[in-house]
Amino acid sequence: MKKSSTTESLILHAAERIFFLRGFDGARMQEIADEASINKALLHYYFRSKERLFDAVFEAAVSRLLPPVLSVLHLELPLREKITAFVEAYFTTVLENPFLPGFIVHELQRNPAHFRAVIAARRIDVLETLKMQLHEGAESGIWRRISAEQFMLNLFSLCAFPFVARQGMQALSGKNDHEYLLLLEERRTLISGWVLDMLRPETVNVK
Amino acid sequence: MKKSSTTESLILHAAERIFFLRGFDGARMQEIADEASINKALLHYYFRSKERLFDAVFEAAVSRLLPPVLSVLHLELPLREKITAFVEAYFTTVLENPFLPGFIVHELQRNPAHFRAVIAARRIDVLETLKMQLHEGAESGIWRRISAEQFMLNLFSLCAFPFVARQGMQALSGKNDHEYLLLLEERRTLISGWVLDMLRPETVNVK
DNA sequence: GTCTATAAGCAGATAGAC
DNA sequence: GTCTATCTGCTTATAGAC
Repeated sequence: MKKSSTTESLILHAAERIFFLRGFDGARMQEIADEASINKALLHYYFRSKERLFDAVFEAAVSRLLPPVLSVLHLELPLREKITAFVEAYFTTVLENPFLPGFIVHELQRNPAHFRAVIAARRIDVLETLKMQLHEGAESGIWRRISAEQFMLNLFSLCAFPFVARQGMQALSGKNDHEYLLLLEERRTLISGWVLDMLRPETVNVK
Repeated sequence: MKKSSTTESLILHAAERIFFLRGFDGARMQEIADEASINKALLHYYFRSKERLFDAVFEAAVSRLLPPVLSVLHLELPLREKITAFVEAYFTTVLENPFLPGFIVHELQRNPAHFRAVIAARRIDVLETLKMQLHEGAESGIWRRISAEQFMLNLFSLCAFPFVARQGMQALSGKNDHEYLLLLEERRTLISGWVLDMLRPETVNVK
């Protein structure tokens, strides 16, 4: 019992590292077994098939990212603080699992239905609260009018893309791993300001 | 001669569709052959191996995206127009090849050296010109001080992420393909404004 | 150049001993 | 529960006819 539970999570963690790195198609059961220091047969004993093992990893991955990050969007918070909270939650989670965004993004492409199913099962509705809040802010003239969808895209893009396309951005900027991490830490403190800049009314337009 | 050239490009286009959709590991030579309405043997006759065929596709993909998009960053243009030109170039190119960004991003992860090699071969330096321009703008007080790296990340993120994570964003927003395309067209007109907002000096801070 | 047929190797999955 | 050994099918790649 105890033994089985630890082996199961041992496998899960090994599978996670491999799947995160290589995706479903690129991963080999043998490599996962090696990573867990066991043999292939045990993988099948615990998870029956590669697909089921992957599903378990994907489910765990989504569970690790979405709840902490999306839940803040529903909090009773002024927009300004909500944005900061979101960015903080995102960077905290993702800096601990740098391959998570790329992994999810790739699976999004490989099997769109998979993610949809997970979202549907969790009854996630990110936009509902945001829509109201943005609408109110626009009515009272505090914030510029913007659709919740575009706002969400902006927020997600600024946070996620630097992780998703990390290798490309490092290649273009010539930064090594350490320097790029510093860049990311800097972003963490800057993004919420930028997002608010985009929301500022255009009244005092330059020129 | 003529025959071989058309077959070669027939294969290349078929391979592109399949590789774009499934990535290197997920693609099957058989499926590419079917897509081109030929047989597997011909693929090897023309490209010798799956890997070489993929390289050809990747090279072509990078060639289609980077030059038109990055070249505008070197033009002798005021920052304001440069940003608009970049966004226009990006959306024009990518709306014609919607899977291009996801394909490149995935390959970035699968084989980082591959992209580095392509960049190095082309002697691409995006930041050089930008650095100067941003520095000047900051000195003269027109624009806020920001590193060229963060600026590039912002611009790229806002443009690329909506394509890269399209399936996820559609799932979260509940938009269908058509509605999402409209959203993208709207972004095309909005992004440069947002990027400029992020550059506005903070002097007239709200509250 | 293009095809059919086949080789060679590998990956996922199972059988069965311990 | 964990292992070794093995099966089965698929995938890339080649041989060779036309």
